[in-house]
Amino acid sequence: MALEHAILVSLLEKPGSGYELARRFDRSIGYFWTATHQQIYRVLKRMEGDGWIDVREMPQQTRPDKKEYSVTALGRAALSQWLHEPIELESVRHDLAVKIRGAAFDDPAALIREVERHHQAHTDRLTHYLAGEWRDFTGPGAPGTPDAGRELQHVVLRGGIAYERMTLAWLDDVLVTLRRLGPAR
Amino acid sequence: MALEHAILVSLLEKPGSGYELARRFDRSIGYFWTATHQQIYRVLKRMEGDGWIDVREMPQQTRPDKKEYSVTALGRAALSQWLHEPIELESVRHDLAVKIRGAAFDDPAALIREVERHHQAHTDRLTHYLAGEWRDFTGPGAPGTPDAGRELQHVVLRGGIAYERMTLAWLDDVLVTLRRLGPAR
DNA sequence: CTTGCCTATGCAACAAGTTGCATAGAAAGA
DNA sequence: TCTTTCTATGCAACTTGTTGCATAGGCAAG
Repeated sequence: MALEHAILVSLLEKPGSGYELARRFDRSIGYFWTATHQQIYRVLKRMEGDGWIDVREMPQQTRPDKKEYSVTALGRAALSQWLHEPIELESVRHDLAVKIRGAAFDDPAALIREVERHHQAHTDRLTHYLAGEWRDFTGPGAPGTPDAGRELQHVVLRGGIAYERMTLAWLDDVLVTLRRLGPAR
Repeated sequence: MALEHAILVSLLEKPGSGYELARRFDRSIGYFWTATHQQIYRVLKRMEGDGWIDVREMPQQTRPDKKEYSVTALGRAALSQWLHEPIELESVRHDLAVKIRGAAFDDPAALIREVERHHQAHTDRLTHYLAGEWRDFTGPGAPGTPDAGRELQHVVLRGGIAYERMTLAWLDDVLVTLRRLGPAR
């Protein structure tokens, strides 16, 4: 439903190829929207067919040629329309929470390692977000002129940072709980 | 992938029909996993075929008959196996964040109402979670014997509460940012 | 007394997302 | 030199998830 719109936003921020989009979906956009390169290539085809984006073939010497996409006026209008429609609350799919409740029917202590693994991964993400914030927003090399786009990117990043911090605190709570329950069953 | 496992956990906590499961996915389980009744009925069929669950036809007088499902030893083993496998970090799909970044290419101020609407919805959810916590865990009518299942349900609920509080604080941040940017473009 | 809601299950068609594979040249490391 | 990694695009098959509809009796409100 909204992958198209995430791609429109990303291409408006900076035109690029499907491959480049896929990498952005592993980084900045990927903080709040995931997509594989397969999805992206397929959706780009459809968007091109709908006239939302234009392609330019970019021959490259040392690398395979790429197709650079940019948003058309029609695509911009489609994004604008979507922005004015109300959307559903984000829906969650939190495997770890299912596992935690499921641990009551198995060995709670066996989950400790898994939770620690997630804790580490979220710590890494937080570090990565904070480094990006310093580099792009709060550090000495970054600021200059404050424009709306930058401000909005920053507030979204602050959301990611808040999410990671909240998650880490919760995982600590989970670990304390699992350890208190012990290896019993 | 994990809908089966969420259903196993829910049926282990309490056997029930597809319809009842669908309602639980609007409440307790639904805090961290969403599913429609269509998905649930389809998956229940498959799980029954795989021998993970048993059915009992329950004739009812004033209501349509229902099928009550309960987990078999095989289903329990399948859950146990899944619990011991590592899982991916949860992936996010946060439409609102896409919209916020997209607002840079439209009118940021036009998003204020939408964000306020989400703020209200998350406030309602938080209130609902807190009421459930009081009723089932922290209030005077609840405690009695502390068992592992209850403890684990509680720590998951605390996660939901922390998530809602973090989200509300972030949405406040978003609103301040949008108002500062004003109706400009 | 009729309209709409609640319980209860389900099919069919469609849209979205995942997984595995394929191609292909350049660069970098073992 | 051989293997791996990176850039770059894509098909085909499969699994999930969504939407619309259908049935059907009981109950409550207007």
